[in-house]
Amino acid sequence: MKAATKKARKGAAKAFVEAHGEAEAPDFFSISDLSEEFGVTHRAIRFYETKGLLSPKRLNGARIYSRRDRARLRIIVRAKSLGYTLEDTKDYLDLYGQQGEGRIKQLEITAARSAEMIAELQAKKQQIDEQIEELRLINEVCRRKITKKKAR
Amino acid sequence: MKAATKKARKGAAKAFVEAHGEAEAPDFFSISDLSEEFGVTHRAIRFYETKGLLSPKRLNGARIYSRRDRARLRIIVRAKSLGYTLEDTKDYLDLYGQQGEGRIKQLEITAARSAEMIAELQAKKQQIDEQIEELRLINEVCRRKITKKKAR
DNA sequence: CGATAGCTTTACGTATACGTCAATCGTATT
DNA sequence: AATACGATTGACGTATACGTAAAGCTATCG
Repeated sequence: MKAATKKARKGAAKAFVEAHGEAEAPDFFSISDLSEEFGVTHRAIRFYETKGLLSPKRLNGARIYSRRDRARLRIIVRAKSLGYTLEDTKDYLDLYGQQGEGRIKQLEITAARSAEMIAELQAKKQQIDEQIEELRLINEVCRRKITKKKAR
Repeated sequence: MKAATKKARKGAAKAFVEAHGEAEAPDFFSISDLSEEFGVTHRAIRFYETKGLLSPKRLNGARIYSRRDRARLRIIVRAKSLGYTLEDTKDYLDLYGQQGEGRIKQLEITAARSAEMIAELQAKKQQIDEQIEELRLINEVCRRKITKKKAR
């Protein structure tokens, strides 16, 4: 159904993408594909590019996104929903991009940074649990009062 | 030590606060108290007030924060770190403020809203876990490469 | 070959969340 | 009384993260 509705699509990126396998996990994506998949606007995706978070290939000017680009966008969207700025996320992506290279010094830095971020995220989970606890209380109080009022 | 360093403090709010028990859990707080405790600026706290998230009492113009105000600020700060806007947080605080009152209709709405928010927060925890998983991978790859290089 | 669809850049506008003066006022110490 | 400290209210400025036209290129359809 997805391929059928795409029949009428045009543009350089589209043509290129559709010529490279349509099956299950495409190798390339247009900006509209990613826009739909992650629920972000074209404008936002381009904005992330100007901020250095993405750098897709081009074809006649049109942007072609690889799987790696797509993975990066997934991370961006996720990080944003967790309250991180694009600047934060850029740092993360930098470390995510070169997780294997460099000499010992660089590897140690990356290991340390990732450990820090894990700790930070776990603290965030803690915060969420606290918030959930408060909400559970509110919920229970309401439900109790409702049953009491209904039993009247 | 805290009380000692506070010796030189002045201002209406301060005087009022210090006259009302300094022991462990004060009943009232100055803007500086809350600013220090939660790591937010005076400016931010006043801004939250203009947005209707806080509404402290006054004494000669100076703001006096109750425990309830303090609890609300705690929630604001926490929600912010989790990526919620002040608008989102205001909605939450509204529901948090009146968790007991209203007739059945209102209680049911509050119960439903709190359940929704719990689900949303759990989804957020899920996102965090995914992010943590990626970071663990990066971390392990780095550490393995480090030990390999050092064994060389 | 003209229309249409989809993509592009450029530029200015907007919403959120404060920061940064500047002026002022009350309280407290010298 | 003078000075200093802490707080207050505007008013304007700034950073982040996009939104919104406007105008143009390019490929495909009819």
